[in-house]
Amino acid sequence: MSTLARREREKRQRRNEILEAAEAVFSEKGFKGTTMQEISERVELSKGTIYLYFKSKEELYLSVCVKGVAEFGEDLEAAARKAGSLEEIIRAVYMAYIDHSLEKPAIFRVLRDTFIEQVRQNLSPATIEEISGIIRSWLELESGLIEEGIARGVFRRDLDPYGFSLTAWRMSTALIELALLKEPGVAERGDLDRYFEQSIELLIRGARADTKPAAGGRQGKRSTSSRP
Amino acid sequence: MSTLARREREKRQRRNEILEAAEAVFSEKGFKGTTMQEISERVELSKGTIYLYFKSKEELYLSVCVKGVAEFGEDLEAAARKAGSLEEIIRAVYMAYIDHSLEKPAIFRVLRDTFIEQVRQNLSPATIEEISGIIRSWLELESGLIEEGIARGVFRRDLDPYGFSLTAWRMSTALIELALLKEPGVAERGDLDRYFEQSIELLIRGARADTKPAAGGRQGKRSTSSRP
Amino acid sequence: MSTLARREREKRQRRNEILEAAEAVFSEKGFKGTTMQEISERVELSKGTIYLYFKSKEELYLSVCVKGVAEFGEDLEAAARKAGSLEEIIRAVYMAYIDHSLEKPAIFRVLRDTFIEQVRQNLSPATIEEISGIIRSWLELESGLIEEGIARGVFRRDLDPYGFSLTAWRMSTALIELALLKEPGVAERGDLDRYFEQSIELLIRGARADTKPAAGGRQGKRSTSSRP
Amino acid sequence: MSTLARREREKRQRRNEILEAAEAVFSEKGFKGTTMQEISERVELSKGTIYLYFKSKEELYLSVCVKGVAEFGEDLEAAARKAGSLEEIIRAVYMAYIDHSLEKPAIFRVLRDTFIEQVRQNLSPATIEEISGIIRSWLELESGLIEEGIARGVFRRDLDPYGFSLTAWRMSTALIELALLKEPGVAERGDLDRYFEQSIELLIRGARADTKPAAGGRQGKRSTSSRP
DNA sequence: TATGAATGAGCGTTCATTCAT
DNA sequence: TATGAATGAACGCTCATTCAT
Repeated sequence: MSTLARREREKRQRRNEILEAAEAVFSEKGFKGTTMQEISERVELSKGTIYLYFKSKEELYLSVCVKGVAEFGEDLEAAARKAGSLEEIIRAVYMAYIDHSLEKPAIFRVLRDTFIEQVRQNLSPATIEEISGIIRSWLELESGLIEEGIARGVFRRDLDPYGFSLTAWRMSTALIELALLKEPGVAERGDLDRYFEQSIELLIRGARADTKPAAGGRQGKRSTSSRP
Repeated sequence: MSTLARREREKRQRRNEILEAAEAVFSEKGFKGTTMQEISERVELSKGTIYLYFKSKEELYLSVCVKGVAEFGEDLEAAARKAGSLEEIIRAVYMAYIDHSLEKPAIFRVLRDTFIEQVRQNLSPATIEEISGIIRSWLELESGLIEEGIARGVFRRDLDPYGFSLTAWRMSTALIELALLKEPGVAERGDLDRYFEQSIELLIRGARADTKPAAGGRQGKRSTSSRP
Repeated sequence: MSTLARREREKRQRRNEILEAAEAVFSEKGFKGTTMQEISERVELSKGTIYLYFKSKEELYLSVCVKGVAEFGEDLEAAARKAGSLEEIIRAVYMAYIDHSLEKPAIFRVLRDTFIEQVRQNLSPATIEEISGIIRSWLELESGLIEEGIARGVFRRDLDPYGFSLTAWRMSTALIELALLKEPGVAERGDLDRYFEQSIELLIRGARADTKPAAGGRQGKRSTSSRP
Repeated sequence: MSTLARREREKRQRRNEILEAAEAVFSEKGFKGTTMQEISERVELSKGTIYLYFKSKEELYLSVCVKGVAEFGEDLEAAARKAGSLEEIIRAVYMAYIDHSLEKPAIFRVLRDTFIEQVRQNLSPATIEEISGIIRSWLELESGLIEEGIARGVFRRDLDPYGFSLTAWRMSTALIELALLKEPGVAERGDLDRYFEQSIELLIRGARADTKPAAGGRQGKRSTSSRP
């Protein structure tokens, strides 16, 4: 019995070791650029052994994502449970996303890749849907905060809550991307810290109930579905 | 004489046809995911023929970059020269970026790739610097508009103009990325159109002089330079 | 334990099988003319498998060289240790060279290639020097025999011992080359056997102390260093 | 009419220019290593044009050989017609072969390649037979001199005249090969000059009627036809 | 006659995956 | 369970040859 338990434990541990090695390599080289050989060398296991735990390169990639998303989730939920005003909570969640990403760039990169078409082509729809579902649930979590803000009259009535969350997520993602470059090229490393703060400030201020509409708005002239 | 001229013209045309096919495939599959075979099938030429015009896959990729970036720049500058209020111009530039990207996703992706560490490995430092320089000049162009807005009292005095431009650029980039996915997964295609509009609206409103600071701001606790 | 040993043995064996197949094909077709495909078909392994044992076509070729040269040397030294008169020993070494070459044409060709400018381009200077060194030591070995012959008054005093060895080596090399042609074209196969015997007979007789100088000798009019 | 003549002349000239370029490249790179591209660049004609004059790479190679053989032939025949004793004539022919080879190494190399199995495989039997035929006729020419020597009692009765010529040809070929190396490795450049002289001296002395048989001769134990 | 664009078979090499041990 | 040898399809690229102009 305890033997079985130990076996089980060891098995899970092995699995985890593989996941960590894979995370590192996928993050560095991308999906296509990563070879099972390199992962296997990093965990010091044979290629064949990896296939005992994951039935394909893709499944391994998916598992890395799922693991990463789970780690992220705890941080974000903790931030959302913090005491404070609504705006403080929103900001805290946003900052938690940035902090976690900067601390674990490998996970950030792997998750980000999942939203790049080129990488997606190597993934099955099921994989994509699984990851998308988790991200969606985060966005809905934050969406709920915005809705509460609208209900309390803090935010504009015409604000799209889900759209706000999505925008905040994408904005931070793209800024983090820049911060993770060895040679940002378009911004100083130090400036980026301020930009993180300023960017969420912009969004929150812009969502406030007391702002006036921007001039010269377009009315849906363009459509994303017009793409070939 | 005219024969030579026509030959020259046809040669250039062929080269262009190859570039267009390559642009399409690189955009869909990325550098690693693209095969010379697929490009050749798309132009309906043999693989060998492509090598008459470009001496390697890498050179072909770089040529796609160079061609696209120039086109892009023209669109943005045209938008910046439009008549209208400052806010209208800022919005116009922003929308030009989005429109061009949705129409020429290949070029968009090439530009975006320049800011993804993994993909940089396929690019020469010279190319990276060239593209970074162009992006930087775009950001400075828009920065100038913001500064003018601050001077006129339209925007907050504590707003960082370059940071604003950078944020707007990164935000739109990440949203476009989402819009270019075959299966966005986290948003409906139609909703994204509204999000584009809402996102720039948020930034512009947030930049206004008459907004109050958001509550609970952090003071530089975090630092991007703490990364390994 | 014995499992490991057997594995190791089998691995070495595989490696050897590949080397033998490669030796055969390189010998027949030369470096450029040989394809990994053909080698793989000969060992009845896939192309990929070969790359598990040798990391490139070049490394495979060099491994063939190193293996063969050692075997060759043993034969020659054995011949030099045989009992008999000086002339008999010289003849034995000469014949050992021919016999070994005809039996292992691949190795012969590898050695010969080392002295063909065009083929040298595929070899590293280190490899060339290594093989040259081995040949040189063979020539010095035989040179010693000649010197002894001169000392004993069997051979002419004005004979250059190293030159004699070199001449014998080159002469046999070029005759073997002819014998290895599928279609000699300039000689019958059976005749070549006699020519081998006659050629060494000519050299030995020509070296004897009791011959008179040939008439009409030239005095260094020509110079090999006049080449561009 | 004179127009036709000029055309004919120009055509022949073009053909010759191509042959010269091909000779140079074949000599440097060997048959397989030579590309039609490189030849065409050397003559400053298009690849297509070469195919107007020669219907394949092989035919071009053959033509280079035939041209080379013809050039050689004149020198050799001139040497054979010289006044002097039989031995002097034999030596003169031998030296003419060496001198010509050192002066025109390109031709020497191309001809030599034709007697290397690896190169032969790329040639049709007809090509090989054509070249072999010419070489054979040279050997028969010299053979005649030897027979005359035997008849006059200068050379041994048991000497095989054709074998002697063949041996002399192969011996000189292999020594020239060494002299043409950038880094002979096994002999000093200056020494080779003496070796040329000594080598033919050895053969001629060895052929003399007044020498005694070498001790320890083998009796056809080995056979070149035992090869696979 | 001369061109050079175009071809396509074939090259050396890589790598996700399988399977006997 | 763990291995690592083996596979074979696919990759980027080359080059002798053809053919419309």
